[in-house]
This record gives sequence, structure tokens and C-alpha cells, in this order.
Amino acid sequence: MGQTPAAITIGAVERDTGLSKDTLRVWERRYGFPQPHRDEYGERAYPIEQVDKLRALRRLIDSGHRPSKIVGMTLEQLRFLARDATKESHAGATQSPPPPELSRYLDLIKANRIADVRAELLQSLLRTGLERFVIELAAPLTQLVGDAWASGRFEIFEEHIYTEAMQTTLRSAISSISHSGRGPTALLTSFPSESHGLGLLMAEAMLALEDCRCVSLGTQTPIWDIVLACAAQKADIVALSFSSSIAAGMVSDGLDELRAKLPAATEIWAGGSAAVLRRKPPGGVVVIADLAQIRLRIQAWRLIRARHN
Amino acid sequence: MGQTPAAITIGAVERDTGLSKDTLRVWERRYGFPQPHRDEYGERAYPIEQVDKLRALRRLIDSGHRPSKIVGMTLEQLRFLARDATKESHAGATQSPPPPELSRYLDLIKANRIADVRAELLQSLLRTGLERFVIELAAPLTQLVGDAWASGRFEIFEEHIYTEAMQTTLRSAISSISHSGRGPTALLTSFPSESHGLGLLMAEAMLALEDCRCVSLGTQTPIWDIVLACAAQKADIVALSFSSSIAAGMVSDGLDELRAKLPAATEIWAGGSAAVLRRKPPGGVVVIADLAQIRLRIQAWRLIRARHN
DNA sequence: GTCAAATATTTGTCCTAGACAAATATGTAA
DNA sequence: TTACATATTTGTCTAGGACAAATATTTGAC
Repeated sequence: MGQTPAAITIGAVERDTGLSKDTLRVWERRYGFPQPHRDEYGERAYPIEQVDKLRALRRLIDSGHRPSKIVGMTLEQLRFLARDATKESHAGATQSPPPPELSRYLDLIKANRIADVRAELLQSLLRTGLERFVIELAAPLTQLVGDAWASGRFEIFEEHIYTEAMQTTLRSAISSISHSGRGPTALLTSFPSESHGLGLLMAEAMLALEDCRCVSLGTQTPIWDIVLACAAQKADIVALSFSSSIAAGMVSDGLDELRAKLPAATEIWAGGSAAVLRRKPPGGVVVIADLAQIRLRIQAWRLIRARHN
Repeated sequence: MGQTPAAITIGAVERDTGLSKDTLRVWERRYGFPQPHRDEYGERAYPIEQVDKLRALRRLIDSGHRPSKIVGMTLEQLRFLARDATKESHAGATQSPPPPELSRYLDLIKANRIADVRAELLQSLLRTGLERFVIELAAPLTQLVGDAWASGRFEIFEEHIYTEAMQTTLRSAISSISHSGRGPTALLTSFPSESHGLGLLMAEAMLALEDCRCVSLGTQTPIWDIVLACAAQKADIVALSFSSSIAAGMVSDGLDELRAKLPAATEIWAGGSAAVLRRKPPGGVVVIADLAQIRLRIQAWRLIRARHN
């Protein structure tokens, strides 16, 4: 029967890479890459290798490179570049290799020892407690796994396996936290174009530890529904997560729109690795630079409330 | 500060409604709706009322209406239609109302009593055991919640809340099952265009109960990566989930492609509510009609293996 | 030398309007 | 009824041009 098609439509590439159809077409026109075949109806058909390269390009552009400068490189050169970038991105002097505890996890994943990954995560969790687990292990390890994928050392499925294991660990930890009913209500979700949910789960853990009532909507909630949910749940805080794979415009426009639609008393918190959040922080939104801040922010929130009442 | 903008760009409407830019433009051309203003640069600016109507249209179209038939209606007429639609959707003689236990969950969700939803799910689970919980509660309730959304009785955020609660319950149940190491290895995931993960989790529960070693990749794994993961994990079975919101072509093409790339000894199982699976079942793929079948299939698998060894 | 403003380049998104496959509805024969 | 052929509807694709917003580079003041 039908041999593997080995080629993908433009719509599928948009989903796979996060690059819009318009962008894919204009790159082809300007830079001569990608250069998809055409099927019998004249429609673009992208070979898998080109999609792989597009993904690598995407990651590098997100971390500051310009398309025209890197679009001509081979996939190997791009991966090499990504490896370097990792070092620089982590800002500056230290330039430390990952601590042995973390790289041990990378090894376990690479060796397909899933059960061991889960067992060790659980052990770490029990040893250090949830807060330190999130800040010292989950967050940096997730970053590391993302880097490993960007630089070609990890396949996507390995990232998926990691995500599943970490998700399971975090969820079970969160569900074991009891809630007094006195803290603020936090609504957690992400915008429709954002499908990464681990950051959200880490935030939920931190919030739950501070005795917040957490209502998670999972990822990809349309803005209008966030507003509805916020009203229905009487949320005090709406916490949103943005990975670096989201379009910059989405972040600022979306946050502005959300701010306009939500009552002023509702705080909007935005966190995650998306660079826009730091470059031009949107007005009326609390930018959460790192997970440790959540605890302080909640304490601040309590103080303000206490004064009002 | 900035008054709420009375009009929104086409990109924002795409985010808000899930209708692609192409679709928005072609509707305008064909049906005369929506009819956005133009800003100073000639770009479309959609008034909020039109976006509200677009959302309602979207919902009805998802549940089976044709655009041309309903695009001319007012927002009120559309809402009325949505309310009716529910009754017809379940097509057919029985037309039984949902059993009281299930509709009780719908009421709890509608009343925003999330904590109660979770508590009752856990209670049901403990009372009936995981297998009956999945088959008699999780599966039909998920169906019901989907219907409620399609008919406009539920907002998306309410569906999200349900999904989160059920996910938490299932995950914790699954992780508490111990595994002897003797069963087959099953790889669970879905194709890139499929983001619904609950069905997958239910399947994982059933497989785990049969002493399978389950490796879940979460949703949206590209085909090539499924193949890689399958090799790395030495999977005996690849289980895929397809909701009814997936394009039919994706299902059959994707399964054919996967079948061609995987070794013949690896079974491919496809389940979920996608109608294509029944209408034209793809060759070389085991179609799982309902979750209860999983148990039987695994037993069959064991028998065949026993004979070979 | 540093910092800020002015200018140049790059880049993503929007535009138009035509085309056509895939999905769905309707008509017709067994 | 069920099965197949034909008609309509509908979403996504195509082309290249345009231009604002983002980023880089130059210029000028201190």
C-alpha cells in the first residue's frame, strides 16, 4: 500500500512549528527556504527534513537570532548554534554546566528508564518538600530538557516522556495539599496558542502551598472564556503561563485585551519564559519573573487585603 | 487609561473564536457577515457584538449546523437554536435522559462547585473500583460534558474545569497501580492535530489494570516521533486516541503512514469517538470500539504470545 | 568614551480575489 | 431501507504587493 508520503501540508507545518502560513510563504519568497515540493494540485508539500530545520530555526529566533542570518545554515550548524546559545542565554559569568543531579535525570530519560525517572522524582519530592522541588528541580530541569531538544540531543518523544512523568509527580503532590478556604482564589490557564502546561502546574503548586484556592482550566482557553470563568469562580488572581514558543504579539495583545475585559480588582499574573514579558511588560499586569516570587506576591496580596478589611 | 477598544483586529478574532483568518475573510465575501469596519490602514476592525455572534456561530457549526443556514440569524435566535440542538443530537429512539448520577455532576460543574466535583469523583472511584469508574462514569460523563458544551449549556471553561478534575482523579488512580513487569508494553499518544487527552488517560487506566507497562507520551506526538519512541521503548502496542473533532483525513492517512513505518509485530490500536474509525476502518489497525474491549484485547494478546513462546 | 535620537533595514502580518478538494446534502437506482 | 452518483457548500490554498512594528545602525550631543 501507499508508501510514506514523507511530505506535509502547510497547515500541518503551521501547527508543528508554530510558524504561520503567511510567514512560511514569505520566507520561501524572500530567503528561498523552505522550498516545499508541490503536489498534484500545486499545493505546498513540505519534506520532513525541512520541517525539522524550521523547528530549529524557530527555537533560535525565539532566543534572539535573526531569520536572515541563520536561514541558510544546515540543520547541524543550527544545532551547534543552539548548543552555544544555551550557555550564553543563562546569562553571563557563571556558565555552569548543569548540576549532576539534574543531568542524571537527562541520562535516565535518554536511557529510556522511565520508571526510574518517576521513582527518583518522587523521592526528590519527598526529600526536599514541594516548594524546593519545584524551584530547584522541576523548573531548571524543564528548561534543561527544552534546551536538550532544541539542540537536537533529545527527540520530541523524550521531551513528552519527561513532561508526563513530571506532570504526574506534580499533580499528585498538589492534590495532597489541603486548603483552609481562607486564601485568595487563583484561576490558572494559558492562551489558545499556548499548549505547554508544565509551567502552569508548577505555579499551581506554589499557589496551593500558599493556601490559595486554585482553579486550573488547563491550557488553551480563549480570552472570552477566561473572563467568564473568572466571573463564575470569583477569582482574585488570573495566572497565565507563556512559553518562549508563543508569538510576541499574542502575548501583549492578549494581555491588553484581557486587562480591559476583567474588573480592575482582579490581578493578572503573567509568567513563563516568553521574552516579551521582560522586554516590554504590559501595563496592569504583574510579571512573575520566577516561581519563587509567587510566595512573596501572595503575601503582598494578603497584606493589601488585610488593610482594606 | 485606554478605553476598551470597541473593535478588534482579525488576529485577535482568530484567537477569540477559533475561526481562521481565511475563514473570516471568506465568510465576509460570501455571506456578508461579519462586516468589520476598516481602520486608517484599511485593515479589518471587528466590533465586539460581531465577535460574540461569531462565537455562537462557531459553536453551532461544531455541533452540526451549516454556516449558510445560520449566518443570517440574530444572536438571540442562535442562542435559542443552541438550546434546542441538545435534544436532537442524541438522535434516536431511546433518547434517554442522562442517569441521575451523571447529571448530578453536570449540576455541580454548572454551580462552580469544583471541590465537590473532585470529592465525588474520588468517592465514586473508591466505591466502584477503577474499571467500573472508567467505563460507567468517566467515559459517559465526558461524552455528556461535550454535548453540554456543543449545545451552549456549558461554556468552554466549564468543560476545561471538568477535564482537569477528571484528569487529576484518573492520574492518581493510575499511579497507584503497581506493575509486575510481565505484561506487554503499551505506548499511548495522539496525533499532532488531536489535543484531547482524557480518552487516552482512560485507556491508560484500563491497560494498567491489565498489568501493561504504560508509556504515555501525552497528546500531539508527530508520527515520526511515535515511531522513534516505539523503537526506543520496545513497545508491543501503540494506542492512539481520536476525538470526533479531528479531520477524517488525518485519521486514515496518519494511521496508514504509521502502519507503514512500524514493524509488523507492533500492534496499532485506535480508539475514540471519531466516526471514521467505524466508517472505514484502516487496514492493519485494531479499532477499539469501547473501553471495555481493552481488557479482552490484552487477554487475546497474551494468548497469542503464550503460543509463540 | 556613553547615551539618546534619527535613520535604515528586516520581518511578520495584512490585503485582494480566484481556485479547488473535501465534506456534506440531495437525487436516483437496486 | 441501502448503495452509489451528482450537486452544493465550505474551508483552505494560491499569488505577490503593501506596510507597520521590531530591530539594527548611524549620527550627534555631552
